Amino acid sequence: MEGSLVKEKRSRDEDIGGVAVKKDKTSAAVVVVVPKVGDKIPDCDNDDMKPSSPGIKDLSSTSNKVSVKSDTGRTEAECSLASSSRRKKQDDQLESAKAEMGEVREENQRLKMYLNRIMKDYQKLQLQFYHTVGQDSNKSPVDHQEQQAGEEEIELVSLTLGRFSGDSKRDDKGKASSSSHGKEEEKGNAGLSLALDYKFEASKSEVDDEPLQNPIPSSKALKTTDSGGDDEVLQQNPAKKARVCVRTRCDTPTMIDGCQWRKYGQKIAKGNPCPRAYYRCTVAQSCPVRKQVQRCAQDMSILITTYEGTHNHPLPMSATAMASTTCAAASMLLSGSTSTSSHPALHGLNVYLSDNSKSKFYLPNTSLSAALSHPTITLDLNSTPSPSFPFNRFSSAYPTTSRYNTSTSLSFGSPESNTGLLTYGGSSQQQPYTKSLIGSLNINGRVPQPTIENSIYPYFMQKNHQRNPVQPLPDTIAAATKAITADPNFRSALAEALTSIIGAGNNGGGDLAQKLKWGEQTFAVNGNIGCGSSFFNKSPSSGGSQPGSSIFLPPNALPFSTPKNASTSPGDTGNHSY
DNA sequence: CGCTTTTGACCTGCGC
DNA sequence: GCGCAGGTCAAAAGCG
Repeated sequence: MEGSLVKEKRSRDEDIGGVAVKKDKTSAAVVVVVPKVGDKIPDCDNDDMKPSSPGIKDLSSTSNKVSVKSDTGRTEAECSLASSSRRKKQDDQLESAKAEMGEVREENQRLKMYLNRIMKDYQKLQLQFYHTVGQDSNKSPVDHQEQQAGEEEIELVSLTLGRFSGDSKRDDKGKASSSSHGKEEEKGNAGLSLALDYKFEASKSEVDDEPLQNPIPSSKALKTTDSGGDDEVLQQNPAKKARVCVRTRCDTPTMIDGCQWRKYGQKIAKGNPCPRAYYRCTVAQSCPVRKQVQRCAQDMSILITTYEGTHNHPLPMSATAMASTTCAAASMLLSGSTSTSSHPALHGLNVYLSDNSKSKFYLPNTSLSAALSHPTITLDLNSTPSPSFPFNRFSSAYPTTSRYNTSTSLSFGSPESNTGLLTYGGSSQQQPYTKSLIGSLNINGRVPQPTIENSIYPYFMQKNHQRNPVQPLPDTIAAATKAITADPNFRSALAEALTSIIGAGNNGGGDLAQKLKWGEQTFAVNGNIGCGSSFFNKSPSSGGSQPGSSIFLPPNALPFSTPKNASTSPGDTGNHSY
């Protein structure tokens, strides 16, 4: 969390010296500042009046340009007068730029203070949550153990997405019979989600924890909450209604998002020969998150995954990147914000908003338009948008009509093809994640160009779907080494991963990971709140409580692990999360 | 044996 | 009210 704001700060600092236009996208405050430059220079030429705020370096070039223009066809006296006036203008511009820098610094300070406040509040909430869960879980030794682990987490890392408080091994009968226990669990889950959502939208924490008071949102449950007005329902139940649609080019049956899913239904949707599969998150029994997976009718290589709901349990590290991004996207959608800066997990991503008609146009013949009954935000992870997806233009017109029919698109792909393409062991599965998805340094709001470093992290995140467990290729190793050495963020993630595997239940491993993380201040370059949290979402002692293998980092999430097929079996935790 | 997947049936919302 | 489509349920089958 800290990293995102710090990253924002850094990008703004760099904006001062160069691309000032980007500040308009990242900071509304800067946009307000810009007109002041013009106010201080009322006599300046039109070029000077442009609302862009030139940096100090740019002043010389600007002034030179002005000087050349003004000297043509004038007397020497006029030229001298003009030149003196130009100098004054330069001075004014210099001063205004300095003033602007000062304001940006002030804003950065404000952001820092805000961040600190959020951190304090978050820790306070977390402590309260653990306190509550600690009281509830005294009955269960397992829960008590986990609570202790949670307390250790507080001391060690101070940040977590929450803690899995439920007994995953509890069968349905036990769940049904022990309703009181289930209530307690929900209570804990509410706290969990409150903490998670708080990071994204502090002002909406009260709102976002509301849906988690309820168990799995069956259609009946949804109906009971739909009685109110649209906005009311949205505010009271955003996690249930908001949907995040992820388009990605993927050869596997489902997108790799690091979470556990169980298929509970399949349907042939109208207008699309490809069946739509319905999945439910199985990391926690009470997790309300569901997803729909369907191939695009127009391009079978495009996988359309629609997430709905909010996880009420800690996520595998490999899942938090997608989860935080989609959660932030949903949060942005529900909050009606058009600025990615308000959602650090999306900071630096190109945000494309569309009105309702476009959203319908975007999803023709995919039958996913039914999702329009929910506010839907589309994350386009494809590098090459399909012709039917005309959202690679920025539109500031956030749909202000019925939020239920809103559709927002985030394009994570760069204009170049094969962004994040990952080839490994003869498999050409395209990895849709750009590095920005996991919170890379993304200066000036630009999505970084696809590089080895950009694509190597998803490489570790993805579930291997090769049929044969192959050894890493030499160049792959070299790429991985390069990525490890070049990117402290990834280094931290790797340390975390190794810790989860090797040091399960070993505090020493956690310390190692923590040293790697905190020592390098990886948050400083991490723009993704959720992802940043994911790095700290370790619970070595509680990992064993998760169903399946190593929930916090599945062995097959690493290239040197034994791969499984691409099904959504619980053993491979490499599936969707939200 | 336990878990997941499959698949037909059922429920519900929505448009006409 | 009816039909359609989306979404979910649950029993049966499959798998390790």
